Amino acid sequence: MSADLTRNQALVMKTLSGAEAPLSAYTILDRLRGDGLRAPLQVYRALEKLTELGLVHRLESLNAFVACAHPNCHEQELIAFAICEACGKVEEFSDDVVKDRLDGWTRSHGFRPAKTTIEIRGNCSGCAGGK
Amino acid sequence: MSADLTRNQALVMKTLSGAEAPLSAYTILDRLRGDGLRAPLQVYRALEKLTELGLVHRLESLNAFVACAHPNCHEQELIAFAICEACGKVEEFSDDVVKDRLDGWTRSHGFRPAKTTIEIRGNCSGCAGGK
DNA sequence: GGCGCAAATGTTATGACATTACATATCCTT
DNA sequence: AAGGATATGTAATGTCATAACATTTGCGCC
Repeated sequence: MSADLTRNQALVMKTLSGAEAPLSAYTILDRLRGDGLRAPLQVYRALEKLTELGLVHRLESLNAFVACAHPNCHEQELIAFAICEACGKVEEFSDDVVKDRLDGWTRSHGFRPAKTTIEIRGNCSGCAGGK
Repeated sequence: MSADLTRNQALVMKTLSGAEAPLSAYTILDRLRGDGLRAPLQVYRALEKLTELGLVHRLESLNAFVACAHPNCHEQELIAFAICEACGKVEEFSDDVVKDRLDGWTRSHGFRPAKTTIEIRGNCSGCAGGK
């Protein structure tokens, strides 16, 4: 595995890995002030690299970041996220049929996709549970 | 149709309808200063209402807004967006198979979905064209 | 008409998220 | 040791969004 992360990247990665829910860049920064980080950019730069490596995902609808749930097979092409608005937990999954359908649309429209976002906001089984 | 928009809502709607690409709330505000708008909140409140009415969509990955492309059938359940990063144009489509697959996942995981976002960033046929 | 509620508006201030610009340091290769 | 690529540090600024509070407008109802 890519253990050759730089100091800042490793700090950010560790923070995200230990979190129960997605964190904003500024929250990460606050948690790392004790380790010497002071400016947003230090966090954003680490996040950018980690995202490139597939170790971290950005949740667009939240403006926040999560550690990838499948750090091994981290080259999944299309990932969907189910985000609980109550407890904050995020589940990550992929679906080949969905991928095929979206690919079909883009191909037939001459659209060249670069990045696809699928995010389902709602309540997880634990939080929706009751009713 | 709901022509009973308030003044601010109508102004924002008109601005978005006439735009070629998604606009940020602040861009809308700038275009409406001549009409008396001064504060972000005036725009955000109108956008909130228009979004509720299904006349406007928010693009999460852009932090921007577009007029719905299908203002008549504006109760589509799941809409996907293809966003060109070169020219900014957005195409809107829906796919029942994708919807069924995502519904299947949420049902089988006891997840109660509230809002689903599907956004494909890339280049449209016109802009990717060449190669 | 005028009372009262709900919705919309106006305004200021502030909070939250992200990047530009520039200086410095570190590592790896030759 | 030289030189380039990458990573860092720091300050300032830009961009997106909401809180809090006061005021106005539309409208049903006695």
